[in-house]
Amino acid sequence: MADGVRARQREATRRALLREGRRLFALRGYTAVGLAEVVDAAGVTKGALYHHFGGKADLFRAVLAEVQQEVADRVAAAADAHEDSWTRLVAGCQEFLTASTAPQTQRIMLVDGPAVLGWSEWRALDEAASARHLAEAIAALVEEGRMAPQPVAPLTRLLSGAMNEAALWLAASTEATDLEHVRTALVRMLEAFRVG
Amino acid sequence: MADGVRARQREATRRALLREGRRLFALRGYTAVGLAEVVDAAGVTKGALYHHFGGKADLFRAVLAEVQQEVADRVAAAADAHEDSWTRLVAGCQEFLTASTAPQTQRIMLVDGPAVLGWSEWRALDEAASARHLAEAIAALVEEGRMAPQPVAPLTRLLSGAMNEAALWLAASTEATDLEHVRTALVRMLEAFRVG
DNA sequence: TTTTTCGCGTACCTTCGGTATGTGAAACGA
DNA sequence: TCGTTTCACATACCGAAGGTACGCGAAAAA
Repeated sequence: MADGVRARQREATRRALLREGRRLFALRGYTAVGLAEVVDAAGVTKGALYHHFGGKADLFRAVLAEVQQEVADRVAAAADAHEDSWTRLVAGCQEFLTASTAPQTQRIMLVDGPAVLGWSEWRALDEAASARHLAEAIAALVEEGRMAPQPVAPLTRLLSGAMNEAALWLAASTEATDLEHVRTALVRMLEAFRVG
Repeated sequence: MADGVRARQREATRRALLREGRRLFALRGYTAVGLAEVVDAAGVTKGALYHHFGGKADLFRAVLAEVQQEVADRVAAAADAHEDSWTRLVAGCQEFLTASTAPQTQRIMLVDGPAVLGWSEWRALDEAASARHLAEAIAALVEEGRMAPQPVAPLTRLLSGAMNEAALWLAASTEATDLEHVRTALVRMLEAFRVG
């Protein structure tokens, strides 16, 4: 998929920018990181960056999409390890919790994402990546009659927000037991909507 | 509390900066608003701004504190209208939901806040203002034996995050029934922790 | 009335995102 | 093989925005 010296070099540059951008954005936040830093770390110049991306915000958008995809993949994998719809939901939620607690993904996904791109665009990306899985899992349970019939969107948002904030809190927490407490409370929340 | 021409003028300037800063930050977001705009709207110059505040971020901090205080006051008032601890919790949550759905407060409190000040400082301010009420309400219920004994902090974070995200979603939503659906789902979540 | 304080305006500096343009090597056609 | 075109990227430059140093004039203090 990368034949020719040119195409290969192009991809290498693009990936270097994405990698260093991601590393720096995660480490120090979007506004604190200058483009000069990113291109230096990637071993190129601003010309290369603007050749590959529309600007600083666009580079961030690409980084965010990458991070969200990784989290979504982990969540999907965790859910797919189970057959039962309810177990899939719980497993997916717990995996999301741990995946988005990692400091390399957290600031990009949960803090800078909405501020840089605006909440609505952030939400669209979030929906396309991980929140969609959550909505599908809930819809499946409602379909099966194992969850009370109700609009899926409001519940999805409540749970998504709860997990996002909990992940932020867990990352800043020092108590090792906090994760277990959050998991317990989260499962109890989910149980509230279980029927049958 | 403002005797002397000087002290009165000082307060007037400070309030003008806060007012215009808040208006513009809420309208177009922190990064999109320049200091020149704020000081022009307030009828002063940058010299005045830097005399009263440490910089752009510090002005934002003051604005955020003001917004959070207003929301906290509304929540506290809604809760205090009731005697029963459980009703107080539910009323406070619902008031928080509507108060933080208002576009004038939302972007500052929920989107730019964490990004500009960093999540931990944002969380400290949030805790001092409204999340504290939530934690106290939950603690009271646990004390009374009407809620399952459990660590208060994890549950507080889950609920706080759920409401924040729901408020963001509601503000962008067009369906009038969405608010009712969120309220229903939220109450059901709360009920999950009720005992007795 | 003299002196001091201080709230704030003015001018300037630096940094940073963004753009316009140049360049050299790879791809391509004859 | 050789001229031509393409294109990935570098260089140089620009405007705007946050921040700072300094001065002024009126109110407060002595």
